[in-house]
Amino acid sequence: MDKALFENTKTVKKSGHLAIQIRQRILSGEFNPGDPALQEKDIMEEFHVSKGTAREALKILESQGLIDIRTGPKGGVSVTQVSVDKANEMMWNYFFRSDITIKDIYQVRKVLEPLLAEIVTPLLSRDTINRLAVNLDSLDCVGKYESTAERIVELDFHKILAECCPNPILAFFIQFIINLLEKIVMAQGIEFTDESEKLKMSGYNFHADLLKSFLNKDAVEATRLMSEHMKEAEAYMLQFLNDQQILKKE
Amino acid sequence: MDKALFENTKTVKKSGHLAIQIRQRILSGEFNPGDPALQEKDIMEEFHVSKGTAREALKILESQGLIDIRTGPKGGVSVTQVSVDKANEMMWNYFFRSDITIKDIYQVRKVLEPLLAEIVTPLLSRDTINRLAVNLDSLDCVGKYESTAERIVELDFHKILAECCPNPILAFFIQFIINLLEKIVMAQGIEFTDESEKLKMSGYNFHADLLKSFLNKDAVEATRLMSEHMKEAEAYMLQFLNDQQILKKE
DNA sequence: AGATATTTGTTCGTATGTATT
DNA sequence: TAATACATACGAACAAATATC
Repeated sequence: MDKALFENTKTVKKSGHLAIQIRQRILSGEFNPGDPALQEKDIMEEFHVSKGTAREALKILESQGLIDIRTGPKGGVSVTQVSVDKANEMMWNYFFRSDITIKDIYQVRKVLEPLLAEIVTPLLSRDTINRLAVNLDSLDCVGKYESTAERIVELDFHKILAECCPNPILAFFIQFIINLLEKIVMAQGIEFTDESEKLKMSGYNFHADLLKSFLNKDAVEATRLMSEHMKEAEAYMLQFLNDQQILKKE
Repeated sequence: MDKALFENTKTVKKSGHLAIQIRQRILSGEFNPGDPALQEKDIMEEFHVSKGTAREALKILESQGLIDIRTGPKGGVSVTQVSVDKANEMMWNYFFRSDITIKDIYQVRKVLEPLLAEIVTPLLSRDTINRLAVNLDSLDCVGKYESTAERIVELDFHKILAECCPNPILAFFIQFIINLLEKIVMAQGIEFTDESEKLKMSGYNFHADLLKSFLNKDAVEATRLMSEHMKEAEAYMLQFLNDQQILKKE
């Protein structure tokens, strides 16, 4: 018989079971962010478990971003909204062994970013457009030999758009992909070359044109521009990273 | 001053810090699935922490699907690959408070499923095509008054395709969306009506045509069919669920 | 600003449960 | 079956953090 590597009969132990029970109650809407904090003691009494067991369960939920634990008076366990960062962290647990290539990323990004542009164009507030304009300026200002920083600023432009997306799924998917690209850029760095200069100008010009189409509320044009932008971005990234460049480590 | 709701200065406690350290080492590739198991005792000694602290950290990593803990001789801590189910569970922690509508889901699904069809058409093995054919048969056989079961079987067709996708990101995104749809179908149920009969036939016919285009390795046709399929599927789902139908509870 | 009360954080000893040999 | 090796759970004591007065 093989090692039980793929067995599914895992008997959930007490602390794990407790974590599952509490998670269910959180998911069912019984507790909400802002509610008065529960306490370790309450959990121990309600579920008839020892302090250690209760703590293990709570630490599990805390690590998943579902609750917040504070010491001191008025402290205890309070339910929180899971943050995008935490969700991305959990996703990376799943993906970090995968051989993700630039092509994989852009295969998806090329369809999602244009869709995002189309959706948000009529929705962008004056304030958001200002933020995009500020971002465009700082992209221009970043020191010429700071290619990595330039890429991060450029990705921020797309993050701002994602934050305005009323479709939670699309918003998260795009944020996740941007997060991946940030990991790549931070890990590998982008050396300064003639090509990276072209990359910068291409990105800058597209962002400038996108901004105009946002101002004009021209969703069709924004979609088209974003589509072109993604194609060029992929081409430039492939030059630097030789495709087959694979994501490893954090 | 507001409540420190958005503070980021959260001091990570010992057990949490230990979990982060061990996670880093797992992500860096130091440990791999199949390696001999570590033991609680090893962790305690290496990091100079007590049993309780070590256990909290290990329970955290176990709950995230990164490790497996077994009792008994040869037991201990072994590193595992995070499962799709676990990743979906973590995603649901993030999304369960969001107001996700059918339109949100299909806005994304309408661009991703056709892309998937295009990618996998040249890659489908004889074996996979057989599995799809079997699925098509069982869709036909499911009892006429089992509309919910029908939807689950139909979604399985798309799951099989996703499993063949060499792009890990696209594969996961689609599996996640299918998982959401399963939650909806299971939670709300789909009553049997004349409309649900149409839904069934529409789905069946599209799956049958898709199968043909897969056999012919006709990626263009498969893409087109999938695109049409998604439009109809959305329309039918909207009839049942009145749009604005929102996902709540597990 | 400092003392205090409250609540979580960490440790240890012990006993029990469980899987392998 | 018994012995062994490992995790699991409990309880009590003490340490650290923090809100409030």
